[in-house]
This record gives sequence, structure tokens and C-alpha cells, in this order.
Amino acid sequence: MLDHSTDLDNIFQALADPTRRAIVEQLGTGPKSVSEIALPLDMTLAAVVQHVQLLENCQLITTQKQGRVRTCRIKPETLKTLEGWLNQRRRQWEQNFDRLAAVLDEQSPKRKKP
Amino acid sequence: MLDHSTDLDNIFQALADPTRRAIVEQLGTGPKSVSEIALPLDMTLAAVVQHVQLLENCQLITTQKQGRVRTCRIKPETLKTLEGWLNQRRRQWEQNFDRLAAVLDEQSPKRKKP
DNA sequence: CAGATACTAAAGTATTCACTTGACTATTGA
DNA sequence: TCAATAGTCAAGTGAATACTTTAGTATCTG
Repeated sequence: MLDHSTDLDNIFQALADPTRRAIVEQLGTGPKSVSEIALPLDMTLAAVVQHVQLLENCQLITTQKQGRVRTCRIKPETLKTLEGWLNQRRRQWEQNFDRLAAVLDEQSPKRKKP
Repeated sequence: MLDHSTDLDNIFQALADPTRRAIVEQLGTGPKSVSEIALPLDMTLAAVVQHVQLLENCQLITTQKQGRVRTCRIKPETLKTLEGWLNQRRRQWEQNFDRLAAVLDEQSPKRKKP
């Protein structure tokens, strides 16, 4: 993989891991501390911290530390990047579909264009 | 990563690679053979074949072989799975936002509910 | 038919990933 | 004050990834 790793790479990569998706899903219901996040996850706290750091690095969540507790919340705008890519794809193949339809229409002498 | 690898895992994983996203983007403009796909990519044909196989396995594309050439096309429905997850997230945090707004509204004596 | 084309399969390699363990630092509450 | 809590850092491990090279097999084309 030639590296000029983009936001999109990092976001997809982050969300490819089920644990990290679970974290994002958890935070969908509101902010949580790292240990709260860790509770339902079957791994050490250290591992969870690593996932949280990765999610923060790619901006899918934000965190802030108050005393000894780090509170995490999702950062919804980042998912827009994903939506953007997806929308581009949709537009692309809809266009493609239309073009195909036009060609078929052109080739069929049975119907004339309105 | 505890393995009960879902469709979503595989799709995100597939799209986390820039080469594979490039392939999906290429196919957005219409079907292509494996060598056509390989042309703009800076790697061996064998490597491209591997990416194509992975994309086919997770249903992001379909392929069929005619003679010695394999033609690839995107399978748009699979991206729906992604859209589905994204929409869930959006609904979740919109709900969360509304709940927060409601609480704030409740706590503020300056305005009464309509 | 002979040689080029279009892929395919298998094996090897360097890197990255998802963890764990263990040791350490703040903060908090009894 | 002192032990429990909440998190952090660093190093190590085994598995997975993204390639490569090499050696094929069909299928065309002249």
C-alpha cells in the first residue's frame, strides 16, 4: 500500500474493527469514560485505551480529561467525510445507469424519446 | 480482534485500502477488465487480482469471465449496508441531541414548553 | 501451430495490527 | 496518609496484510 494515507483511509480503517465500531455505537447514546467504555468489552483497559486513542487521532471522537477521568464523545461531523464518499459513489453509478438507459433507448427503435 | 467477522467488518476493511477504493471508483464509470483496472495502478497484475478477489468476496463488485478476460462491475446494493450503519449512527446522535435539548429546556425556567 | 495475452495460484517477505503484560503516574476518598 | 481507582507508556507477540516473484493455464491472433 503506497502511503499517502488520507482521512478516508484512516476513518475506514478505524471503523473496520468491530471493537471500535462498538465504541462509536456506545458513544452514540452519550459521553462515557474510558472505563465505562471498557466494561462490556472483553479485553484489558490498556487495549481499550489504544482503540480510544486511534479513534481520537482520526477525529471520530473527542476526549477531555477531568481529574483522573477521560470523557469521550463522538464527533459526528467526521462521519460526513464517509457520507461524502458514499454520495459520490451513488451519484457516479446513477449517472452511469442513466447513460446506459439512454444508450438502450437510443438503440431501441420501438419507443421514441418524449 | 475477537473473530465473528461480519459483512460490515469486511466492507469497511475492503474500503480502508486506497487501491481498492480506487478500483471501486474506477468501476463507478462502468465495467472494466482486470488489466484495464490495473493500468493506472502502480503494482503487478497479480496484486490487482488479489484486490479484485477480495472486493468480490465481500460483494462490493461482481465479476464474470468471458474467454480469457474477466469483467468487473460494482454491485451498488452492498454499499447500502454501509449507508445503513451510517444512518443508524445519525439517528442515534440526533436522538441524543434532542434528549439533551429537552433536558436543557426542562432545566431552564426562562422558557415554557409550547 | 507458435507466440502473445489475460489471468491465476502458490509461496515468500516486510510491515502493520490487535492485543497482552508489567511497571508507573496522577487523583480521589476514607 | 494511604490504598484504591483511572488511566498511561513501552515492549513484546502472534496473526493478518499488501505486496512480490515465479511458474503456471487457458484463450486468442497471425
